[in-house]
Amino acid sequence: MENLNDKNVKLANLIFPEITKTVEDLEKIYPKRDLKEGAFVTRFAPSPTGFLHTGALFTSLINQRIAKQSDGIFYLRIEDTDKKREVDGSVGLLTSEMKIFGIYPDEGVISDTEEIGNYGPYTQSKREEIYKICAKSLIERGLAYPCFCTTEMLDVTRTSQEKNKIRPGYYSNYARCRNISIDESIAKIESGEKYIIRFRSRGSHLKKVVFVDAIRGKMEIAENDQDIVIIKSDGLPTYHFAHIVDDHFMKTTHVMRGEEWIPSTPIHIELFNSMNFEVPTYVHFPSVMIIDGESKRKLSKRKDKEAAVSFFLDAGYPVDSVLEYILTIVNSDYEPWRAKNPLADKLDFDIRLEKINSSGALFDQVKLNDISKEVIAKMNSKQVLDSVLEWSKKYDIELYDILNKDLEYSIQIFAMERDNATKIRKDIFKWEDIKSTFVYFFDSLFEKYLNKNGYIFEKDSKIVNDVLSEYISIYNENDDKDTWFSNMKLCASKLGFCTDMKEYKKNPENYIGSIADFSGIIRMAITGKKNTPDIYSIMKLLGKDRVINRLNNAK
RNA sequence: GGCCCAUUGGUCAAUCGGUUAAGACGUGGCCCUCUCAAGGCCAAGUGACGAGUUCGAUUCUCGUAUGGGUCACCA
Repeated sequence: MENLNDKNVKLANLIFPEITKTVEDLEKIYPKRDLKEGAFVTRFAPSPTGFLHTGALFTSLINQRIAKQSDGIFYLRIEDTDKKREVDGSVGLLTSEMKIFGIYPDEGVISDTEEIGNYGPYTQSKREEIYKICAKSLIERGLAYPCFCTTEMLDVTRTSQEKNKIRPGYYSNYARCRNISIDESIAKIESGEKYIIRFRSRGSHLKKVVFVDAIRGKMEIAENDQDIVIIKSDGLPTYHFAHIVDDHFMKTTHVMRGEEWIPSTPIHIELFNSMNFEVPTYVHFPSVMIIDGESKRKLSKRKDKEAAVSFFLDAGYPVDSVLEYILTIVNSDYEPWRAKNPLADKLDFDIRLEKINSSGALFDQVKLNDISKEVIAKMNSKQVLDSVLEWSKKYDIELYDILNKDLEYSIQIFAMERDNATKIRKDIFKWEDIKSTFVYFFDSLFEKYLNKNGYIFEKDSKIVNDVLSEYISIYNENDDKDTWFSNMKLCASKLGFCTDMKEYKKNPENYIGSIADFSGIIRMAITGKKNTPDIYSIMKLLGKDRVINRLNNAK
């Protein structure tokens, strides 16, 4: 079948008269990369249809890390061959969101207007000539042909195949245009008939292709026998064709992509072989799943808010939290490593492909929260303040203004039970919770909060009033913590509260309440909340006037 | 439906034929304690099912079931 006869050449020239370069020319333009032995060349190749998907973050992170770990190259290619689906501005969005997560390509598209590197262009719509050179070579060798079938004709074929329970598609006898003589094709083209270019498959569905997936090991899948479209009517290639020519000429060593590509890998392998290109190593990642009622399914761009990485950014998860979470899913020995090296840079951890689990992991936001608590617990007050400031500037300007008004004060809020603390508080895992957690530190917010929620205790009850009045009379803002607490006990005991928790638990009926109840009233009066950090520290920060004020207001 | 991939507790998972089947999150309990968070200790909870290979199977093979993916001039 592979015969470079005059007729094929004539057909090829008729279809691509403007193409004069050859595959050999391309090989010279894109020479072998000068990299050390064993270096990986990887890529992330999204189509510009919107934001950065959480699964894509997963994919791009691994691609980047694997390349970096081997002193290789990681590049970003934009697969924009479907002009109908393209969304304006997505290249800019994609690259900027990747940047936020620290994923910088060494090569390729780096913003909506810039590309770097010697193996470009890295945007498929700019590579039309390259694909045509390759398609032309295929036609010359009888391995591709023009197809004149209309969409309607294809639809009819497919429906009848489905109806008769025959494997659908354009292959063997159903590949109507595959056996049209070259003379006839030429005549049709010359008469102006519309056509696209199809690959002439030589595979058999009865035979299997074998390839080794770096995660899954040996894979055996039926060979491709479909005469798939390689050049569409708009002159651009389909994914399959673009993939093999780009990854060949960009010298990709490892094609790492989602597992949804497994079924089409035989097509790719046949295509590589037909072009006499070396087949790269394939690595298929499991999909990130989400629970949907009873069952799990692939995280969906349309249905799931978690599918967009911006969801986590909006909520104020630190970038590191998301990254660390992904790393724990990618290699399950990341967590033990992290436990052993709490301060190490996460980039010091080497990802290993063969340790990636081949079944899809559920996206577990509770786990993310836990990891995020740890990440935030490692920050000092300055880092927290800076992060919150940065986040709120974009997402909560009211919070931003309040924090900014008195930075000295703001930093002390975050220093509480954090800087120099033996036990670091771990109740925050995303910045959007800051405001409601620390509402009582800001008079304007606190007032609004009280108006909405009121006090938790009964405002006019005798016991509350007694506690408050009694406490005001002994409160001294200069007390150290021990004095403060012993005074509190004194006061509580005078009113009939038990100051010993163990004793109280034994004989609760002997008291009107415990020291915990007593301090609880103070706490609620000052903060409007039942649960807060250490009330002594809060009072210290708030200062005498505000403390007295709040105690009085609560009466 | 055909084909492909997968299957260890609620979730993420370790084990490269022999273990009381790790660990983390979550859950429950206890301790600590001015509340909460944290921390410490403890507990409950797993090899989908059925065959085969083997002295021995979570591990290897084959079926079944279940879940997911894929079948375009979309990627």
